[in-house]
Amino acid sequence: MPRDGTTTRNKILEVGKSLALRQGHVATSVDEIIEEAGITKGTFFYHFKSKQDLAVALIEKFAENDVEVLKKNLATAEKLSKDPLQQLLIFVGLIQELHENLDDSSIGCLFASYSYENQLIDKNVKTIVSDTILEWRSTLSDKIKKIIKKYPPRQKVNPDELADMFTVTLEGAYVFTRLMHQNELVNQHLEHYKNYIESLFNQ
Amino acid sequence: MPRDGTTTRNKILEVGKSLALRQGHVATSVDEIIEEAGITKGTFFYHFKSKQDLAVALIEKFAENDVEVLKKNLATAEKLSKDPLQQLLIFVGLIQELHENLDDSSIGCLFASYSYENQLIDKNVKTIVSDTILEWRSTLSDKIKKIIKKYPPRQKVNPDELADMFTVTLEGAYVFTRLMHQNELVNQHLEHYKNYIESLFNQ
DNA sequence: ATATTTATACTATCTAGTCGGTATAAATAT
DNA sequence: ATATTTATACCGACTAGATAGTATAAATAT
Repeated sequence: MPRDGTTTRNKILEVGKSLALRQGHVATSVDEIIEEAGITKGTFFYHFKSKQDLAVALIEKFAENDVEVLKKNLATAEKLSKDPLQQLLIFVGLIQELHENLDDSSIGCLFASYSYENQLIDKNVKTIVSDTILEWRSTLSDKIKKIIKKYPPRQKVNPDELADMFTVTLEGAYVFTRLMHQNELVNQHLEHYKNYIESLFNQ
Repeated sequence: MPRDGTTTRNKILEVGKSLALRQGHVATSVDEIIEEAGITKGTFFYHFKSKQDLAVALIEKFAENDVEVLKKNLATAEKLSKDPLQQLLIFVGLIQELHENLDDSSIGCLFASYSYENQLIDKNVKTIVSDTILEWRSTLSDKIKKIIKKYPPRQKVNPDELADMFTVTLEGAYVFTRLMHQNELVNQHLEHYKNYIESLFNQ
């Protein structure tokens, strides 16, 4: 048996993600990646047959983790309260906690990065991205439908739109943070999201 | 009398912006730009001493136009109503109109693009970007302060945050649209912004 | 007359990707 | 036990093409 290559592969993924978020995947050369990862060119191309191959792997990993975060924190919120409205508010609160101690160099979304630098590479990647976002939409939308049933709002409320609004707020706050380097802003605007939700459903 | 080169210069700026929004500035080669602009290499470097020089010019132009849009539409809104709350709602409505018939290839923010692909190039560009965003913040914040005076809200309202929230919503909706190719989404979420503002100030 | 543009050729550097070869360590044969 | 094979992991020099930018001389429009 040879020695284990997964640590090297993971190191490449880690460095690749970090650099992609900092300066974009296109603007990052393989030479930069291998230098920061402390490996050589041969090793890089042993693990990934092309730079694009790495890009796809990064998106796949990012998407997986993204859905995990959704599921895990929603499950936690559901344990902490039986009320669907409280569950949603707690869920957003948990996401806020995740952003508490991040330095602004690591704040950002790989999806957004790819969308602005390369128009999402290829069809395969497009599908992964939209599937992930639709997962967020449908999961949060289901919760919002339960809230609507329990707390009938005065005005009509579209659960899909309200679910998307969470993602929109996050993406917008990420961009804003990257532009202004004020990372407390993410939680600030998630707070407004919670506030809006509450205002829609309290009678 | 020499002949006028401004039309060529503008053509380069136009093509450069379009390509930067579609695929990012880093991923766009000078050869692509000159081909789409229908000029030669010599002409490009006659007008811009480097590719980065073009990038800075694009940001400058984008920033100028951005502030113009703010000022012009707020002035229009102020003519259409004397009430500060109505003025803000009308203003957002006017911005929505601007997004009515855009195909999603042209939707996006050059600031966001630069921030994700290159960490904002240099200090000069950083200043232009943050000045522009602070201009939006302070302008909208002033309006919101007047609203607060006229319609004292039950809960405390931070005018700067609420002003930023407009930008956050726009940036987030841009990213979402680029990821999902649903450009009606921009106006959808600006609608929720208006809705939130109204809910904060109606008694 | 002169700023602008074309056309073409050229350079230096960067970049993704290749390739021959080495290292490691377990498995297997003797 | 020890030599040999096998599969995986890794190295680093090399290549071919792309890229930003330069050079230059002639053409063109005002």
